[in-house]
Amino acid sequence: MQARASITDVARLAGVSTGTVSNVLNHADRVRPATLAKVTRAIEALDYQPNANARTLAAGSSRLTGLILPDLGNSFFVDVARGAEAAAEEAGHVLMIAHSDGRLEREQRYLKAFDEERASGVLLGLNDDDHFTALLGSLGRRLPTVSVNLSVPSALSCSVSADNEHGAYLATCHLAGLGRQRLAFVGGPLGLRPIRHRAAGFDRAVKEHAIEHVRTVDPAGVSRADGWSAGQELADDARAGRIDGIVASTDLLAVGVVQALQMAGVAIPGDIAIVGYDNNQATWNSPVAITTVQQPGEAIGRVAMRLLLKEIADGSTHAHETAILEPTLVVRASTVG
Amino acid sequence: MQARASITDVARLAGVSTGTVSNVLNHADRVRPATLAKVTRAIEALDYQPNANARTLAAGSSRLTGLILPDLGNSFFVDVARGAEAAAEEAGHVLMIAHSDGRLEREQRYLKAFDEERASGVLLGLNDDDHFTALLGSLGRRLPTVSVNLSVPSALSCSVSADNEHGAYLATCHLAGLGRQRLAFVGGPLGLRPIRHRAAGFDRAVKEHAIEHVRTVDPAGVSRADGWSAGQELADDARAGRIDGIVASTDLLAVGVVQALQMAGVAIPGDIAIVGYDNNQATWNSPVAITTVQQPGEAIGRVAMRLLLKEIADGSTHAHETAILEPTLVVRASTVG
DNA sequence: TTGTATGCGTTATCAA
DNA sequence: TTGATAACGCATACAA
Repeated sequence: MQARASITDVARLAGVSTGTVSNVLNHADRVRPATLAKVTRAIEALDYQPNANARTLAAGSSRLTGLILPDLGNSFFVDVARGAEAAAEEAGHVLMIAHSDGRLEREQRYLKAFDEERASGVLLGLNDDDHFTALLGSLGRRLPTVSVNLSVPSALSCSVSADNEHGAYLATCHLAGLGRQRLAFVGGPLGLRPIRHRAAGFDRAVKEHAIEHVRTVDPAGVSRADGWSAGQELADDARAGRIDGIVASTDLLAVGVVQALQMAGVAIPGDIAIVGYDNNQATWNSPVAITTVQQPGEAIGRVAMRLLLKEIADGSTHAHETAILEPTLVVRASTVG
Repeated sequence: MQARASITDVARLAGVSTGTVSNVLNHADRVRPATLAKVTRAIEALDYQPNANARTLAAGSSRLTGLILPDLGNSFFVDVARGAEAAAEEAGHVLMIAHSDGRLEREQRYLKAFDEERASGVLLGLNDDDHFTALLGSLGRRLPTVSVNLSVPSALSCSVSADNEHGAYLATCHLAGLGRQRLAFVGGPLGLRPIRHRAAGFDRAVKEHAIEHVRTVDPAGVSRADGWSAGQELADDARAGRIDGIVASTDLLAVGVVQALQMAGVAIPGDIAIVGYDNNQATWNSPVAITTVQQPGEAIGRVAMRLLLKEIADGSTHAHETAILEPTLVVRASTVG
């Protein structure tokens, strides 16, 4: 806990001015090799660590970048973090993550923290449209921000998200391609926009392939328990052969459905083929491996960080962009035995 | 992207000095209600956000606290983050998380970043003793640090970790209590200290209960695939009744073992009762729910943050502390059918 | 190529 | 209770 050396200490020990030390730190080319060596030696002798606060204050810009995430337990967001971190590192920026737990109050708290630290920008991971609206006011158009996961009007902000409509479309086409003709859709809360988009993709594929949308089950949540009850609702139709395929709007729902149906004597994928959504690690040990839609989490993080860095570089001339990335289908045993 | 208002702007608009504005920000009691109202109004009119960099520079202390984690995909570390965050929030500190991916180079990078930001302290989550040694030099005793997950000599640093020996002891006693007499231990790389401790706890319980330690299987890693091959190795003994219980050093190993044994016609828990370790979410969908040892992740995070804040407050009078928290047993179907 | 001086936005000390 | 002013550590014109 010795006192920290400052740039002045380094300058004194090296026998140069503070300006020169600053130059070896930021513009090594502007300084003669001999003095550079002298200064470098002093820096090491004193174990000097530049003060980022002073630097940010004087330079008016920072290398700190933030990422606010709603759910670290969701491997999708962890992927986003990986991608964002990689892109930040390439650009010489430092990424720090804050965990909001999906609570508006914490999102505000951390947004404010990054703002007060004068971070160069922040990636905002939200699950709920309303939160974006609420935060819009409190970030008052000064801190460059990119919305990840939620697509927002480009008049308001950059955003990067996955094409949920297309993902569900892919999943449904997959079933159609396997000859399934009578499908059910197991939704989640249609209040969540991503879920609505998935339902829309399902509908489009059903129409395009001229197959039958037998019924929709709309559980209260997206957990395995919700899937379990949805599966019980569907058991009769399944046994009677009135449906032969299911698209579930999340993997957890799919797992629950599978368990309920197997309990009811339905063979998977023999009688019923089923597709989930998210490629959630939490389902990797399901008795029947679930075919699913993989969100491009890492790509989302990467692209979002690039957009953010661009916005930072552009300054006031910046025009917001919206990127929507395509998910991919991961085929497993729940559709092809 | 309008220019940000500074404390000077606020002072001018309110018709007071910057010192007074600073007082309403930090010592509201020292200022007359009337002027407080005036200043508050000015702050809101200008949408003023204090500059944390300037504050840290002038005050010589910060409210920023860091947490470096090796694996966001591991629910244990996510729990640690939750606990640390809660304790930080209670103390009015802000927690920012950096993801090192277990790579020393990144651990160094982020440690340096927190140091340069003059964070008040950092929680260092490591998996490998060698990394701690390597980092010890580069953090040079200035930035208050608490090691989470890895217990280190209290001469070097505070640390908070789980009692791995006791956890495995609990697991083994559980089997003994169920009447199991002939146990096998499925280890992992004994190069990792936590694994060695788990093996030691197993041994102690075996001796205490005077039951038999039939054999140890020592796979190369801790993945499910490693468990699978371990299970195959054990299949003959299991079928022949030469063993009736297994303690695995991780849940993933346990899942693999279960799958291999079931494949070989062994009934679980009828023929073999098996306990895992970690309460890993990734195994929640195992065909047989795995009895496991739950690490007190959230408590570790909480305690670690409290120790850190104490160290910060203590200053140079600080003496490092070592906390070792007790895990708990979570009983599931793999031991009690 | 290097040194000097000024300012970045705050806090804290000391007078008033 | 408030105001003036000197740090805090650094970057950056500008001068030499």
